[in-house]
Amino acid sequence: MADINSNAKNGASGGGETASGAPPTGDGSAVKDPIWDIIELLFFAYRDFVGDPDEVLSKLAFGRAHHRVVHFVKRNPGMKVADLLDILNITKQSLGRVLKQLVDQGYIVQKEGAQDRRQRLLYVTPKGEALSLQLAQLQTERIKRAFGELGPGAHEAARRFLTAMIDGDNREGVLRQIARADRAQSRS
Amino acid sequence: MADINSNAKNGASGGGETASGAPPTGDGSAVKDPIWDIIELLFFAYRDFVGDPDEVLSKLAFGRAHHRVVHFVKRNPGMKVADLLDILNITKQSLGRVLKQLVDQGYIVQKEGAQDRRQRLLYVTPKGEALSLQLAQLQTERIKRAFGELGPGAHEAARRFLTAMIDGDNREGVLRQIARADRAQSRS
DNA sequence: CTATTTATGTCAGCCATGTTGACATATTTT
DNA sequence: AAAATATGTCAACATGGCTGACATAAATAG
Repeated sequence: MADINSNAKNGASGGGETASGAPPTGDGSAVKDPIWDIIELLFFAYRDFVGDPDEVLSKLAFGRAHHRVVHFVKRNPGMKVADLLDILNITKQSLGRVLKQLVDQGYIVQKEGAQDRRQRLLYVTPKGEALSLQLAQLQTERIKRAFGELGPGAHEAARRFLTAMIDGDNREGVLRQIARADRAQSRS
Repeated sequence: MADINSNAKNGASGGGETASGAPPTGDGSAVKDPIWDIIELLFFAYRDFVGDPDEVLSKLAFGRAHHRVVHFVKRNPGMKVADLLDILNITKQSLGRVLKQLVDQGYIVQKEGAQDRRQRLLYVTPKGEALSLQLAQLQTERIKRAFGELGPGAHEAARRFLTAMIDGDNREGVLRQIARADRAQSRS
C-alpha cells in the first residue's frame, strides 16, 4: 500500500522537465527525490550476478528457473512442494514444468513423506548437488571479488543492506529459511 | 518435523566441483564455500524491489519491460535507440514491441537527430516523466526505509557494494552513464 | 464410515518478453 | 555510385510466468 503518489498526477500539467516541486528537507534533498544511483546500480549488479550461471545452464538446456529450483532444494533438503512454491512465488503449473525435467534427468528426487504420505518431499541427487554448487560458486566468485575490493566488514554491510531491502513481512521468514538451511548444510 | 535429511554427497557426476573437498584457508572456510546468505538475500531483496512498481504498471497494461524503457529514457533524454539497446542488452525487435506502445500512448517521443537525420532520439513526454517518477519513488521509498534502519553511511556502503558487484568491463560505463544522467537531471 | 479437505499433478491455452533471421528504408560515409 | 549505418518490421520460436478445469491419493472431520 503506501500509495504515496501525489507526484505522478501531473500528466497534463508540467510541460517541461521541472520534476522537483518537492518540499525541502533542510539538507537540500527533497523528500521524494528518487535515489537514482542505487536504483540503477541494483539493476546492473543483479543482471551481472544472475548472468554468471547462464553459460553452464544453457549447456544443459536449462534456464534460470531450473537454477532456482535446484538451488532451493539443495539448501532445504526434504522440503515440501508447497514450501518451494511459497519461496519461489510461482504456481504449481510453472514449477511442474521445470521440476519434471529436473527429476527426469536425475537432478532431483521426490520421496513420499513419512508421516504424511501425500507429500512428495524434495531432495537433490549427487548430480543435482554438484550442479547447485557449481552455479553457487560462480556467483560466489563475483561476491568474493567485490568483498575483496571493499574493506573488511563488507560482508556484514552487504548482508544488512540487503536484509533491510526485503519486505518487512517476508524478512523474518527469509532469515529463518537461511538460518535453517545453514544448519542443514553444516550437518551434511 | 522436517527431519532435514542429511543429503547426498557429491557423486561421480561430471562437471561439478566436489562438494566438500575444498582446500582450507586457515580461517575454517573453504576457498570455494558458497556465500549462501548474500546469494539468497540478493534474490529476495531484488524480487521485492522490482515488484514495487508492478501494481501501477498493470493498471496501465504495462510490464517491467516498459518500466525499464521509460526509466532510462527519462534519465537520458535525447539518447539514441542504439544506446538504449546497449544499456538494456536486448534486441531491437524486443525493444520495438514495447517502445511502439509507449510512443503510441504518448509516454515517449522520437525526434530526428539534428546532425544525423537517421537517428530517432528518445525523449519522455511530461506523461512519461510523471510515470517514471512515480515508479522511481515507489522504489525509493523502499531504499529510504532501508537506509533509515541502517546507520549513516548506509547509502555510500550500498553504492560501493553494488558497484563492486558489476562486471569490471561494464562498471566504468555504468558509472559514466549514472553521472551523465545526474548532470542532465539537475539541468532540467 | 462417509464426506470433505489437503497435497500434488496434469492438460490446455494464454501472455510477456526474450531470441534469430531476413529484409526494407533513409541517410551518411567512402 | 557504392557501402556502411541507424532504424524499423515481419515471421517464427523459446522461456517461464499465468488461469481454469480436472484427477488422484491420503489425511481429517463429522
